[in-house]
Amino acid sequence: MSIYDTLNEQQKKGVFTTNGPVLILAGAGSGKTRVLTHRIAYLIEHAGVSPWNILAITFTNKAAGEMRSRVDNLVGFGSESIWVATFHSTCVRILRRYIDRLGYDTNFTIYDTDDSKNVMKEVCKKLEIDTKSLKERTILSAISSAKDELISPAEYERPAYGDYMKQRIAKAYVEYQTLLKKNNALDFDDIIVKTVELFKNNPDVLESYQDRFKYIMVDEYQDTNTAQFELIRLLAAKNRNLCVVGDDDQSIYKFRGANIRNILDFETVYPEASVIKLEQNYRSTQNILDAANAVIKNNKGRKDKALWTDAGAGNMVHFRNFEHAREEADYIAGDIRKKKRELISDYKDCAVLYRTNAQSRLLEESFIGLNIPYNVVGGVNFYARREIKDILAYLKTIDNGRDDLAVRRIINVPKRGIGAASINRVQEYADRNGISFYEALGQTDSIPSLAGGKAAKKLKDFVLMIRSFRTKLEFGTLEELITDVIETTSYVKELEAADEEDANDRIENIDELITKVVSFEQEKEETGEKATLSGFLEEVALVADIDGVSGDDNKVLLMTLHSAKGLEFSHVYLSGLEDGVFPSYMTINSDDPSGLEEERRLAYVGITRAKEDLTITYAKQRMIRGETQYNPVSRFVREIPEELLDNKPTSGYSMSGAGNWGAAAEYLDSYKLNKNEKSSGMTASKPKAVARKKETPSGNKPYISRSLDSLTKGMPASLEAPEYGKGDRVRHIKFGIGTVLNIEKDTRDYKITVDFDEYGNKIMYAAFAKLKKV
DNA sequence: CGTACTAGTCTTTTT
DNA sequence: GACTAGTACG
Repeated sequence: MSIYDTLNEQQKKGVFTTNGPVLILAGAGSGKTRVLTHRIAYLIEHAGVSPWNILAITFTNKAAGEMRSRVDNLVGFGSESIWVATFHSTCVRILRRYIDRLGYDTNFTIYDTDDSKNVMKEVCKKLEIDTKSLKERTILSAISSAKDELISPAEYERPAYGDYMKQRIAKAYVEYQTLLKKNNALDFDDIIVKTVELFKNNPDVLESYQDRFKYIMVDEYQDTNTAQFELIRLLAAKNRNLCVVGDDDQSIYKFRGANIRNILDFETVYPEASVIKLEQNYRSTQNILDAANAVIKNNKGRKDKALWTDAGAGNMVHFRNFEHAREEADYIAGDIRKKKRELISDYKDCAVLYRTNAQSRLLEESFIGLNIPYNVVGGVNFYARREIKDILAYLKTIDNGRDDLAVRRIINVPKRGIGAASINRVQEYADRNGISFYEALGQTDSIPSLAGGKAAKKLKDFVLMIRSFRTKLEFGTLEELITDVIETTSYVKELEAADEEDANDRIENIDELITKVVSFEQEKEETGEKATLSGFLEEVALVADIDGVSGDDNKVLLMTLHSAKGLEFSHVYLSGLEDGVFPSYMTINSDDPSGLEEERRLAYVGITRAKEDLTITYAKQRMIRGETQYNPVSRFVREIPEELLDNKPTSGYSMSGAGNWGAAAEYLDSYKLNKNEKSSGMTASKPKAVARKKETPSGNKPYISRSLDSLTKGMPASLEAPEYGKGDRVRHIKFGIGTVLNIEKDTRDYKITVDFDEYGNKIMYAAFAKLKKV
């Protein structure tokens, strides 16, 4: 009995068709990862292919990691030489070797969206673009779309002739790229674009990779954009052993440039391609599949597919109506608790999906209320937090002094008395001499307006500090470096002293960052690689929200429908099924029906996540961005045959029950195209909002979209009286021994003033100072 | 130079 | 409702 015996006929065909282009159309839950991993095993063990010659590309690190471990289990020997990676990390690895051919340094930095926005701000200032009428984000997304389509600044400029707006964007595009290059930085899109550029301009480099990657596999092919398509096309051009796996019905990243034509036209580009359809679903019950099929069949221009299953009909799809989104959240939390109590399911078998991240808030409140453990995937990215970005900016500065953005971010963080005036003088000097900001910092003596002054001394100190960090980096570990940065800059100390409400959270985040550095080093040590600073920064830049999720914790998962793609759960809750929320307001009002089709595919993805039990919920009334909206039941629910549902949706658009004019008026308002016309009467006034914020004790504040494991950690600050009193000698983990000068009861905690023997007076909160009486 | 407050914006989805 | 950038002030 071989490992291939458990595959069905179609899956076998996918595994055994090893040569030439192969398109595998894999419906939801049809075992595509199994096919991919078995195919890799087959290539190595039966087709005589060296693991070294295999490339498998995915979209997320999580998917890559899963594929890697599943292949490890199948293949006895040599699986570590298979290149399994995401598009972005693959390209970064190639660029780290060859990007000097494009005039960048190989230790380039990767900019996230935040960084890009800061660059664009500079661009706009320089080009005197009025950011009121043309927003940075608008320009950036235009540039991003251009890059997705491999349109260079020069190419963008040509057809822009005559269109003033486009001309401005074209100018900004040129300037933006110049600035990025000056900073030796790439944005997300550049990572792909520059690799394609590298291959096109350097046939020798391309050929070396073509010879290496004789067999290429691409997962989630329906989500590739034109740049990614081109990258793959180039790599596969010589050997043409390209196997792509995807499902056009699950293409949900058009907004990110995904081109559904890549999968629909595969056979046109590769006429000799074998096409294999996987239609047997191993995940869901028939009722769930029927619901999914009923929804998706309303889309036009899709490849014909008919999913079927051996599993029985199963439960009916549950549908629940609610007056208010709060009731919806309470119901979901309560239902999960009930299932847990009745041993129908455990927490980790349940997932709650929603269209927008903001919807997680109410759900979190309900989960906290019922003491149900949960994780929120996504929301505010861990690496986007201020304190994390600050520390990373130090590391970036140490790694790549040409990254002006990073240097300027931290030059006065924590405060060291370097103000805007000094910074501007340095910048002017740098611009005039065509050098980087950091380089200019080392030449303060040549800057007349600064030389000899107080500021010059501070700037010099900064440069000296960075230099000493660099020495540290040469001789020590990354862990030593990061702790040294935090110590030397007194970053954590300043946070503690700043007496901010969320200082505790921030310090925890920094600790978590240190943990990540440590585990990065351990990981590298295990694989025998060198743990470089660039390597760490790169890994950090390329993580996706979903990457950190593991099924190990027994917690309910809350996430957007987008994040849920590729996952499966026994019990799935699809919340907020309202026209205006899902499908979103934007797509309903658009003339272009393709947006609505994409939303429908998203609904299809959501429904097919469920293995045995699917609950769909609707709330008539919901607060969105501070405004109450009244929405009808989602059209997607109405596309599901009523006999599959255990409750009938309230009929269409009727407003039964909402018998008041204000509500009706607002309902209409929410359908107006121009948001600015909305009545102001219903909107909460600003002062009120501020006042409320102050009343709310921080301890009761729901923990919103925080990094995954910090969610469960001690939320309210302890209000127990400290074990020490005035005059006692105490020990602090960082500041050592000191004398307590004062203890003051604050609204939420005890404020302790300590005179440390070595560090002097510090004011800190008892809850996180963790002082010990000595 | 640093702060405290205000006004405006926002998100639909993310590598 | 939450966040942020910008500004007026000390």
